[in-house]
Amino acid sequence: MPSIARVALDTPLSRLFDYRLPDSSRPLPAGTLVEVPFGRSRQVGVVLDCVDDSPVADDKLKALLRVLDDRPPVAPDILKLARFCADYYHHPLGAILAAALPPRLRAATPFQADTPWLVPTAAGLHAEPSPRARGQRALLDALKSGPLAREALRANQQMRHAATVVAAGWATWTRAVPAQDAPPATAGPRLTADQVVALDAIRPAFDRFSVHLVHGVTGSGKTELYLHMIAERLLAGRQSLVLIPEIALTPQLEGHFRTRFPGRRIIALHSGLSEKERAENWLAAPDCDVLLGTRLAVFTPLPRLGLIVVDEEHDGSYKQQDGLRYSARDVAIARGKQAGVPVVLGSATPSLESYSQALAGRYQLHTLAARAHPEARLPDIELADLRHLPQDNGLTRLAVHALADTLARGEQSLVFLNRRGYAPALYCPSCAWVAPCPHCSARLVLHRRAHRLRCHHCGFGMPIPQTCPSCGNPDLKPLGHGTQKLEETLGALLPQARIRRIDRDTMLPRAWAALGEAVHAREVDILVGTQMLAKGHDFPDMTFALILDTDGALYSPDFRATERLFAQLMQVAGRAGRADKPGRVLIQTAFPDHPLFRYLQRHDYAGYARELLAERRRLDLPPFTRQVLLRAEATTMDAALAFLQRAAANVPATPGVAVFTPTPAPMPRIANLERAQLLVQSPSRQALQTFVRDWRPRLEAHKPRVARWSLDIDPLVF
DNA sequence: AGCACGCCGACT
DNA sequence: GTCGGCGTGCTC
Repeated sequence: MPSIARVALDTPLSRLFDYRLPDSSRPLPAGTLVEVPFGRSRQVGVVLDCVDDSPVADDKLKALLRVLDDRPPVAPDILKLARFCADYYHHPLGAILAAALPPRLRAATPFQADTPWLVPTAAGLHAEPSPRARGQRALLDALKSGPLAREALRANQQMRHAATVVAAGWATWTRAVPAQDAPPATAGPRLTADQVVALDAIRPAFDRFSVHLVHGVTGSGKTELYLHMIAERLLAGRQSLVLIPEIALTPQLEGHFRTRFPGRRIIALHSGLSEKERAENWLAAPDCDVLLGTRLAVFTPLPRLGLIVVDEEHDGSYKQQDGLRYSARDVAIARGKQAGVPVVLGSATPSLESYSQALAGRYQLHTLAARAHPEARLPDIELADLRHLPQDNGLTRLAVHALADTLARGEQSLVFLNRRGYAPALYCPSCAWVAPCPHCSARLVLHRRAHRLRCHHCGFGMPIPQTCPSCGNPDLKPLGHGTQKLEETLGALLPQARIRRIDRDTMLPRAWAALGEAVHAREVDILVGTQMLAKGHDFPDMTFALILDTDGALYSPDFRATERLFAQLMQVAGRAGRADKPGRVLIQTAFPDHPLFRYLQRHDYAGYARELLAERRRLDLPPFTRQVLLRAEATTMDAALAFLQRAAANVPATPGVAVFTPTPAPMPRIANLERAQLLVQSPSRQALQTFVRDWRPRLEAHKPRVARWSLDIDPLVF
């Protein structure tokens, strides 16, 4: 009889810990949550296995404290997915499970889910309780015609019978009433020809793994296509997992799903929920019909999973940037493979990595070219040549006139400027000093309302200096334009306009809904903002979009910056215009001849994506680069760099893998540590995988004289 | 990652 | 004499 449990714990150590089972205990099924002593504290961990003996010395073994049987074991599909992630991202399994589980379920305190409904189990429908147990019989008969509410049972004094029936396995308490013969999905609009073609192409793949990239221009009805697929999967009794980038988009989409699938169980999961709601929704997920959520929802147990949709697949929010660095889009694909179900990626501006996979034939490409409302024409895109037009505070007269015209017509405008703050720099006209960030190479950004200088790179902040620290000049000037200053300028030029600014400084996560309502209620004339404007919100009366200051990204050495800019411009342009009236887009640029604009004016995202990929091929570069970043922190920069140099020297020569020179890395000055980093790149997933596998144990054996070191594996990598 | 143990500088 | 800085090592 196995007496040892192997437990995954949330530590940075990539190994399991063994604990003695209580003498009376039977082996615990994999996935069971247990509380164990760890060091001098306690932790909740996940049992992966029960074995007869342990390599750990007997006197070091501790006994596990408690089996948390108030919550179900982690489901096999999630354990399997977590194992994949541990391997793929080179991250400890325990840490992944910790990230995957709702925090409330990892707390040792007893968890009581709200389970107001009693429903019969399959066994309960045919159960024959003893004829003398009249109360139980009556209860079971009642259950056969529908679920019963806890409140009603309590009022009828049937709780005792309920407990007996549950103990016998004939009924269970649940959070949501299961749909009993849910009515069919309500009819949506007629599918367009493109949608029918895509649906017919994806349908034959419903019962096996495949990846589909749906490239559909804004308004082409990607959501409608998802809804049809989900409806078909529902008829086959299968669940759908729908991932979206942002919490702000959940409520509106959830409402959409509920009206479309009346009586079906639709569950939302995102970090905006309370801990209790998150835990309850996670526990209820195995019985749901559709799970709708942000990136963390990719780890929800769904035993009847039949379809995965990743909407706006290009969106950066799918990547977790700290701790376990994963891309929910990539994990979703892995999950689809494990479950043997199709994964549908949708976007008006697919990421280059997905697009190149589609061109290579690994993903199936489906294009929705026509808008669902054919009368909704795509907007005209004009360029304002900054080389020949005078400007006032960064605005050409063309731009100001267009804004004024739109305002006079009572329509709304959108102004896109990808720079937060008041001005991107503070400078001294007499000695040319520019406020630098003391901790990294970036410049400090002037935030006038907060009366501070801030580093957008590392988060450093300081009060605005009164005089130039270099020459004492009291007349420091803002340099360039940020969204704050733009808001001020527009306010002065168009005093009657109601202007709202949205960027990371003004938008708390919950403010989105209110803003959407204000825009819909026409309480806003001009919306000024950063790339947040490029995310999937509908602004139905927005007929003019002004785009400022794109030039930094046009010739950026980072080709991904250009790619991102193009996607943002497409997204912004796609939002301009009404069903009855084409929109207008004006872009101010000093480089009107840049090829990006030709493709943009033709609304040809695919053409530009092909062009970028072809350019990479010409330069003998892979379509995208995978990378591993090794970071080391030490009290002196020399120590951190020395560690990385040793690491680089220890690297086994792997063909196709480039190891760069270690460089100092910016970081906020916490705990008096300096950080250095080493970049390792390769186009080949296989090569990097092998490389990290060989490399890691060598680093671990190294006993480095650094405070911390970590491997950051870009989610693109594996 | 936490958290303790342990060894050298400025303090009631 | 000790309080406390962070270097080192450990967690079944």
